[in-house]
Amino acid sequence: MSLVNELRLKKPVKLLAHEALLSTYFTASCLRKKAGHFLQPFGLTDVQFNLMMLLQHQAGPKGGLAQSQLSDMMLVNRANITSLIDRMEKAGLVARTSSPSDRRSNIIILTSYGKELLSQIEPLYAKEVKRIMDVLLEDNQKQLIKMLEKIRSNISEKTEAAK
Amino acid sequence: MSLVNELRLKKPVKLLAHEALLSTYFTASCLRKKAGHFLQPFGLTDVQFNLMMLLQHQAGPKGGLAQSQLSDMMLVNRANITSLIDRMEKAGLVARTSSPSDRRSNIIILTSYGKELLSQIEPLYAKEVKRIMDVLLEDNQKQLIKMLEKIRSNISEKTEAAK
DNA sequence: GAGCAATAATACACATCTTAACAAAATTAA
DNA sequence: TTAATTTTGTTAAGATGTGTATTATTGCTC
Repeated sequence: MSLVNELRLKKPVKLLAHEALLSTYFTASCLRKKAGHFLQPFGLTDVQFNLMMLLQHQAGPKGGLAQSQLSDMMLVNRANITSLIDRMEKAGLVARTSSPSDRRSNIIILTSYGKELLSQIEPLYAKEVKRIMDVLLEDNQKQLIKMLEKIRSNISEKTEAAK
Repeated sequence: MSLVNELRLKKPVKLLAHEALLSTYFTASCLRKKAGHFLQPFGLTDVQFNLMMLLQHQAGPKGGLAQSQLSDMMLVNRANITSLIDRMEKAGLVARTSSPSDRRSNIIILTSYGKELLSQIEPLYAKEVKRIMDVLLEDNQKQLIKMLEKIRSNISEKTEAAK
């Protein structure tokens, strides 16, 4: 079903470039909603899950990532990370630890509960991601990634950090 | 620049399907930020602009769309439209009018100020959308649209209305 | 070393989004 | 027609996002 039908539009989108933009936008929206519903039974939001995935897979050998690193990796404002970590700390998923090298910096780590929960969810999540995206052949997935990369390269404000 | 570099990840994403998903997600995020910055000088957010575009191009001959139609077309919850219209009404961009056929329903119309503002912005916006998306050839844009459509078709919770 | 610019986190105000619960009106079913 | 169901919009609570201002610390420059 086409975008126009899915959104119940009465008239087609006039500009092809605009339709491509809207498609990207609404597909991301659908994927986020799907992720949200998938994660709801585990008491997590998609943003919280993504943050935990970063801590699990992107942290250094000593473990943990600074809030500023997390904001870079999630393309969100630093102010946002503060309240996100507040909520996740309250939920016992992560903990703030102090950095030995920089007293301004908080190093965020997964708690043992956070690790345990993530290890339960991750295989199921990976399976579902594969199910959804494997409607495209591997080559098509690579092509999609390349096309989206081209689009991003053509936008000036790519990252929060680029300010 | 690849996603991994843009997000300053230290390690590659393991699963291709996951990278494709993250690419879609973050590209949409970049596009929204770009739209936000583009619209800021006009005092509009991207969501408000999209709503105005719907009123301009999707409304029937008598003009206007019900809040429920707007929520379908924007893939957002109805509760969201209420506060969105509240703010836009306060800003003088749109107005609530009553439906002759259904006393529950509000028909939203653009004010003359809203129309005037939109007519100023729209050509500039279209030009910028074209500039960004035309990094892809027309055929590639069509292909992108098709691939994203396939992905959406593979997700169950596509729309708010599908509940 | 002193002063100044950059960085890390936080606080605040506000826009957007979700779910859930509700009231009013319309529609369907019995 | 009455009763049950659905639809439309609102409200409230909470999560996520933005920009701006502030504080504490760090790093750079003279």
